[in-house]
This record gives sequence, structure tokens and C-alpha cells, in this order.
Amino acid sequence: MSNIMTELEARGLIAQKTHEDKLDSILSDEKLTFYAGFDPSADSFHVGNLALIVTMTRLAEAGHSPICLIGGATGLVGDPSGKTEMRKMLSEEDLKHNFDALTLQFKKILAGREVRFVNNLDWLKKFNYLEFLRSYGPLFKVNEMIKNETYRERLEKEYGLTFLEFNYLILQAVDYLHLFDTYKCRLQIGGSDQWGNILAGVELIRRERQTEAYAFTIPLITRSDGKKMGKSEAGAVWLDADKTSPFEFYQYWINVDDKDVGRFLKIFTFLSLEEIDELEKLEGAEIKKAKNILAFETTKFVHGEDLAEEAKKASTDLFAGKGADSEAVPSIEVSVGEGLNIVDLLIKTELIDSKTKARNLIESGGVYLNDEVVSGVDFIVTKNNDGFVLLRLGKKRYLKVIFN
RNA sequence: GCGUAGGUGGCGGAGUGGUCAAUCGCAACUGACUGUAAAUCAGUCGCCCAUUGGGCUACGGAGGUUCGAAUCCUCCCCUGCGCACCA
Repeated sequence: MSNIMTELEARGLIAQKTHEDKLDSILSDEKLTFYAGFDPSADSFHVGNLALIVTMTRLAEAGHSPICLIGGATGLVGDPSGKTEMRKMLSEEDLKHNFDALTLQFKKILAGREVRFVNNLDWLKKFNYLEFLRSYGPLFKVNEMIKNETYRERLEKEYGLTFLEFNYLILQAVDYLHLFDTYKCRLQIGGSDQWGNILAGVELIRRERQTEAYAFTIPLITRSDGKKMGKSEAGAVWLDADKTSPFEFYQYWINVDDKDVGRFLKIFTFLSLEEIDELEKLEGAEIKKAKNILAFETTKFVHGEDLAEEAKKASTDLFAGKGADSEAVPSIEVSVGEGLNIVDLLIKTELIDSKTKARNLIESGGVYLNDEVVSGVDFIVTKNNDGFVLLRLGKKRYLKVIFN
């Protein structure tokens, strides 16, 4: 890639950047160490993190060295950015667990590329309150800080903004300074909601080290239908195969709005812009081809080629009515004994959490066994010769029920 | 602390003694149509049992009045706004 910034811009991955003209040439002439921070609030990344992870990969491909910061300390504090309410604070044990899980996952996705993992708890925890105030308090001006949009919004909201959260910007700025000092890290990237926090770090380095540090943000990725990125019928779409199977992950991308396909191909896949241009020309039902590629490429990036192939096969088979041969179809083992009522089965599989809901769904004709509508709430499921039955909810949710 | 406006189902927001499991909008789910898309139309949308139907828990919390409360009273908790210092 001759110029990584040009590439990123063309893909719609740049929201804001520092050093308008200079950054492009710096990123093409020099090899920088850069970092992005992630929130350790769960033990897996989700689709909402994917754009940033992909962007880090692109930068790594272009020869820059990634640092993945998992915000142990900031996780203890809770980030108010883009949140309407204060976030839960995590216990240290949970943080440790999440840190380990996220690290492992990130490594796997980056597939052998060099990544350094850091936890800001390591350098922030040594401070006591007075020390921290003394060291960094004088470097930040409150009247500057409250101009920050995320804070301003919170100041107007009825929930208010706690002092704890207000400190988040300072912590993040100190992180950048620390990584600059320790690893010569000179670029920070993040979501556009982090712009204020990121800039605070850039400023801090400029003032305290008389050195230029850079930053850019990627836009908040939205869906045309206004839905939040990374939500499906079944809830959040995780990058962890145990939380969201590769099949479900694949399905998520198949089901994106037509209008989003081109944009998502640019953001989330490594196809060349020329190839994407061609795909964008598709119209009507043909768009499905582009969706298949989008789904396959993203699944491959996250879960690897083999699992992506399996997911693809399961998807095409199921929706072509070819049944559930593939391993990739989500499955569950259930003992039905002499026969199990369909409502109880739905509860047992945890597809539905209340009997009332299960009944309503059956009555509206939304439950199928091997592609046949379940006739009524009294239906009894019994063992068959295949040893399994394909349970379907609505059009898209499949579960292979294996009798044992 | 004082004054004032509020706290209702995932969200917004009606209701102000019985006909309220609670109008309506959004979101969600299902069906029809389709391309596993969108749009549109129809249905569902507290929980549990049931054949029409019934029971239980709910309108910030705890008590009370009443045959009967989301609706009235008392106390408490929480939030916004104004005042409380300069004007």
C-alpha cells in the first residue's frame, strides 16, 4: 500500500485526525508504534470493536507496530464517552479474567502479527491520590476539559457526570504519555467518541515532551436501518466462537441492509477497492453475492478460513432447504424421554425464556420442526430415526436438536 | 436545607378512585409479500396455568384510607429546576 492514510480515507475509516496534511506522509515514510485502547467490560470483543481491530491490522500490514491497550484501570473507573449513564465498575478479578480472554482473542485474530499488550493498571495503580494530583493535576485545565463534547452532554443530562468519570480523560491522556515514554508510541487511534480523550493525550505529549504525537479516529459505524451495530435477534454479536458461533456470525453479515454492503466491505474486509467497486455495481437479488463475500471475509478474519467455510456451507445448505448436515449449525443435546412437549423443548433449549412467549410464537406459526410448522402448543416431540431434528424459530434462527 | 416539577411496562409518554396488565408512538417478535435485504400490510408483545377462562405480581419504596388505589393520605428514597454566596 503506497499510502495507508489515503487507503483508510477511501475506505471511510477516518473520522478525525491530527496534523491534517503531515500525518499522511509520516505514516508512509516512517514506521510508527501506535496504540488503541479497549474496554475490558466483557471477556470477548464484539462486532462494535471490529472496525478498530481491522484498522489496527491494516496499519500493522503497512509496517506499523500495534499496541493493544486493555484498560484495566479505566475499566475500574468507567468511561462516560457516548454513554448516557454511568457504566458499571468491575471487580479486579473480573478485569483480570477479561484481560486474559481479550488478549488471547486479539492474538488469534491478528494471526501471528506482532502485537504488544498492555494494561494501564500497571502504571496507574502505583499512584496514590495525592501523588497523582501532584503529578498530573496541574497539567489539565478544567475549563478546557468541560468543553469536551462527551462531558458537555453529560453535564446537561439529568444523570449528571460524576467526578470519577470526569477523570477518565486524564487517565487516558496519561496512558498515551506513558506509552510514548516507554515504547515511543506516537499514534493513537480509537472511535470518534474518544476524540476528546485522545486529543488530551496528544496535547499532553506536546506540552510535556515538546514532541508531536499523532492520532486519528474512525467513525462510529452505523447501520442504515438505524440499528446498533452488532445486535442480532439473539443479542450481541461476539467475536468469541463460544458466545456467537461462526455460523451466527456469518448470518449477521448476510442479514445486513443492502445499503450497507458496499460500505461494510470497505471497512471490514481486505478486498481491494477495485474489487469492492465491482461488487457495488450488483443490483437486486444479485446483491446477495456481495453479502456472501462480506460474510465470508469477516468470518474468515475473525474465526479463520476453515470455520468460515463451514459457516458458509451451513448457511447455504440451510437456506437452500438442504437440511442440517453441517457441523457448524448450532446444536444442543436434549433428552426427550417418551416425548417432550414443544413448549417445554423451547424452554429447555433456552431459545425462549418464558412459556407464554413460546406459546405465542407457536400460535403465530413461527416454530418449525424440519421445516414444518408446529401445529399447536400441545405438539409432542419424539425421537426419530435421524437422531436429531432441525428446530427453527421464525425465518432465521436455527437449532439442531440432537436426541440423547 | 427551602421552594417547585417529577418518578408508570425495553424507551418515550397517557392515565389521576372501579370498565387498568394499564391508550398511544418507537423498539422487539411472528406471519404475508420477497432476495436469509428494504418497504408495506396483519398479528403478538408482564408472568403462570387453562378450552371459553382463571390466577399471580406490577405503575420509585414502606405503611394507611376504601368494598375497591397507578390514581387519595402519611413517611421515606431518587431526579430535574430555582433559591440558599456575589446579583
